[in-house]
Amino acid sequence: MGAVKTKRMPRAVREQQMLDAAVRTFGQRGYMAASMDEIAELAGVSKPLVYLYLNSKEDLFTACIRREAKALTEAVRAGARPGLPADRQLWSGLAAFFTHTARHPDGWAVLHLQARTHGEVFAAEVAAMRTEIVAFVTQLILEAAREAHRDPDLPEREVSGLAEALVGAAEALADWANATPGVTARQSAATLMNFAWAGLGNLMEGRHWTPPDDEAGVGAGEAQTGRTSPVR
Amino acid sequence: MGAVKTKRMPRAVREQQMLDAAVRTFGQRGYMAASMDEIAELAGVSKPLVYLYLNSKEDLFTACIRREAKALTEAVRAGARPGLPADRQLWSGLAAFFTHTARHPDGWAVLHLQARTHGEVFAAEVAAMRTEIVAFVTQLILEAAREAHRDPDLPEREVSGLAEALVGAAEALADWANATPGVTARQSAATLMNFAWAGLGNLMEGRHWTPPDDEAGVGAGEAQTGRTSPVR
Amino acid sequence: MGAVKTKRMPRAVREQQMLDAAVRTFGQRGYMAASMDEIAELAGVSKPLVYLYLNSKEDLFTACIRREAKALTEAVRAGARPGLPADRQLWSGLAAFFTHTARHPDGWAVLHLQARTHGEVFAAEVAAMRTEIVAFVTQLILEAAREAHRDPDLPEREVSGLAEALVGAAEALADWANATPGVTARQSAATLMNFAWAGLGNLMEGRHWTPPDDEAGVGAGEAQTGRTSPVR
Amino acid sequence: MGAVKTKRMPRAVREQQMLDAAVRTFGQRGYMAASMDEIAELAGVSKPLVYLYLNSKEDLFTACIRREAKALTEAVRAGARPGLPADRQLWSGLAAFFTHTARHPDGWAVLHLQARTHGEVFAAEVAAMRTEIVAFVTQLILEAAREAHRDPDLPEREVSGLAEALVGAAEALADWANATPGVTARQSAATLMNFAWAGLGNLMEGRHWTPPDDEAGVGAGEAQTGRTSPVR
DNA sequence: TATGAATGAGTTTTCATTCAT
DNA sequence: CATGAATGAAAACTCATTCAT
Repeated sequence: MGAVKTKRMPRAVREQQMLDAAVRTFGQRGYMAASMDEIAELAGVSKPLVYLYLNSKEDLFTACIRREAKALTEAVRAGARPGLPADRQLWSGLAAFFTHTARHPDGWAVLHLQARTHGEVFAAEVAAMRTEIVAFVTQLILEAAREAHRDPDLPEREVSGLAEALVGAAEALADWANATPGVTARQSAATLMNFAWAGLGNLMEGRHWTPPDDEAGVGAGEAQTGRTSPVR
Repeated sequence: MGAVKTKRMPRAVREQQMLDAAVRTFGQRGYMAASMDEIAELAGVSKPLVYLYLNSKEDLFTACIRREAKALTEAVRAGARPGLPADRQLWSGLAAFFTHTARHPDGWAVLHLQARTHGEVFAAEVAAMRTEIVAFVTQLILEAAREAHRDPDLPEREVSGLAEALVGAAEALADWANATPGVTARQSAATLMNFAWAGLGNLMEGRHWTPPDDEAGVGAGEAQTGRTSPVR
Repeated sequence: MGAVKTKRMPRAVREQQMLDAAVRTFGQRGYMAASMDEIAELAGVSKPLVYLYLNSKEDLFTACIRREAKALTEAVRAGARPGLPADRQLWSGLAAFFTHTARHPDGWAVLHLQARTHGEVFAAEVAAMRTEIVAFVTQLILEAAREAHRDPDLPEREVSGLAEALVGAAEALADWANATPGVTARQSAATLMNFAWAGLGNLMEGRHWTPPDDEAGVGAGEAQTGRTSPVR
Repeated sequence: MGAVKTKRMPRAVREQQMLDAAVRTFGQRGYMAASMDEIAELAGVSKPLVYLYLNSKEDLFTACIRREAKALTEAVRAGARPGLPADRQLWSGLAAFFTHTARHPDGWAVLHLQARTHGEVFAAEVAAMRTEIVAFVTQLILEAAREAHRDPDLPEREVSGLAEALVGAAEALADWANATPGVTARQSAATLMNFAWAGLGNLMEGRHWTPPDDEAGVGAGEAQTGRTSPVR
């Protein structure tokens, strides 16, 4: 099943077939539940060949993560054409992001769900990609501020937090959209722009939402639902 | 190792110790990589006892999810005291959320990372909790609109999307805060309020961000980074 | 479940309850599949008490075998009243046998199925009972020959073989009757008498069925259905 | 231990070796007491290979039953050449049966002892074989009646009972012969023919052994050896 | 290049059995 | 007399990984 069993293909092609099979299997079954047997069969190859080309399950998974991460970042970068005003860039970058995650659900699952849940090594791999995207978005925010002729006296960390939140919201929306039939990429992008843009605008103009000083007991009072040991 | 090896405790106590050990192990190693052996040892008990009380790895995991989900929702609800204006409720709910996730990183990992990646059954369990929280936030948004004497003609789905995005952003920020030393719960909450509140305000007043009509090629152009099979 | 949970019974009674539960469980589940937990619960006692009274699973099983074997032999002996002519004794002994096995299917299963399949020790225990019954039947055959004023020049071993065959047939019929609704003990007994009596009569009168001398290849030619090693 | 450890054999061969080891182990230890570890070691293979080829303990056991059942039926059918008069057929079939069970004691134990005591599924498997053999014997009985020009007005169920008894006797004799050194297959066969043939002859001629009408108390009087609960 | 044959090491799970009260 | 609490030991099964061809 899967790819038609043709003999003697060039290595590069075979490798892609294996990665296809692996992404699909990892995405659907999860990293640990996916067996090399299943992947090999889906790729239409024998198991030793998989090992010959990809070395080990870990390496195979890493290869999947890298390929999918690259595809996703490239899709986003390709979407957000420089030259446009910052808000337009953000919009089209988001649209490209949602389009891509919708078209490659298994790849998205690998990146967003699997890679982050199975060991530091893999998590670091996606973290790199995420960092890149967050940086990109941060860039856009600052650029937008510049375009609006506002001196961005937003503190460094705050801007990072904002970008982080924006990206996090995008990720959540991507999951939500993938699980909710009938939601288009454009709708998701619009929702997010609506949600975020005005807030950003306000911030750039120095209008912050101010937390009340006195928050007697915020975070205190912990409803102790039976936990025994202190916390960790 | 782990809990001090005290003999002959009443069942209820032992069960909590086991859950503590399990949450910690599942949170750190992941569901599949966590072995019952390790959990038992960390709990200071023999494996058969774990099975006697918690039945199976699946049941144990479910029990963890339930306990942590309950603790988290209760923390949030306890934080967001009704009676306050909606924005204050949102703020304090968020603060409680970030406080809780920071204090219980393993519990948070179980809920946010592990439960969602290891089978529909577990995913459903957290989905329920998430739905509850999203509903709560949706409530708050509508209430805020009412308080602002704005006719909330926001379409149903849009509000859902907003709440979804807000919660998603909160989740991402929680991860980020846990990974970035020195970020306090209040800071995270403030960032998110800043990010979201003005946007929400605009929306409530009917000022939408309008996507450009013509987006020739949005989502097209897929950077083909070597994928072989069509897409799936 | 099972016996009503009454406290503080004399030891003898409790022991019988345990044996009842054990026979039932062993008979239905099989020796190995029966768990001490299940037996204890069915007996309405705690597991340690079972161990206190019966020592171990092996001892418990042995106790079951002994009790059931005793009950069966006594039933048969009680059925075959001495004083009657030999054929009538055989008949009524058989009837008693079929009646008992029909009334105590679990006990019969313990003796005939379980005890013989789970280790030499248990097998020896039933073998003793079986030997006793076979001896009894042998007795009856010889007596019958005497009654018929036939000099029993039947060779020792042949008589043993006959008794063995008769008992074996009875056992098979007991199983068959237990599995076939509507077959009464008297029917089974009659079938067996019909089957055996005339043959015995012939033998006693010296009329043997003579095997053909030349049996070229009897038992040879073994259809070799794939067996690898010689035979054992 | 066991088969010589030769590496890299074709699958079919290894499978037979495994079945050999399994039959031996199951026959001697019993189904439940036999461990896959022991079987694998005896077969000179690692456990995973056993699972790879035979799937599970249940499947392995079923495969054993099937192989041994096939071998036994084929041996019997090959022994009882059609064309001979019915008594000769019966004789040579029996001889073949006793020869086979004597040569393959473990196979016989698997079929006669183990398969019938460890779950309906396995029992059904041998039941099928037994049914086949009983039918074969029934055939022979009717044929014999025809040959003797006797109108076989033997009632259906009675003939079944007879065949059942005959087969049961044969089974018991096989066990007995296996346990008693020095008993040959021909002796067993002769014993059984002597036991049965004249009786069958009588029956076919309508001479039944008639049970006494009045059997006051047959089956009653149950020697109550301590049973507590009613009976079941 | 490609694979059928094979395994070491580990997993979850179960059970007879025993303390301490 | 009776039991809730606890475990050592082993069983079935799986999987990533590697030879030998």
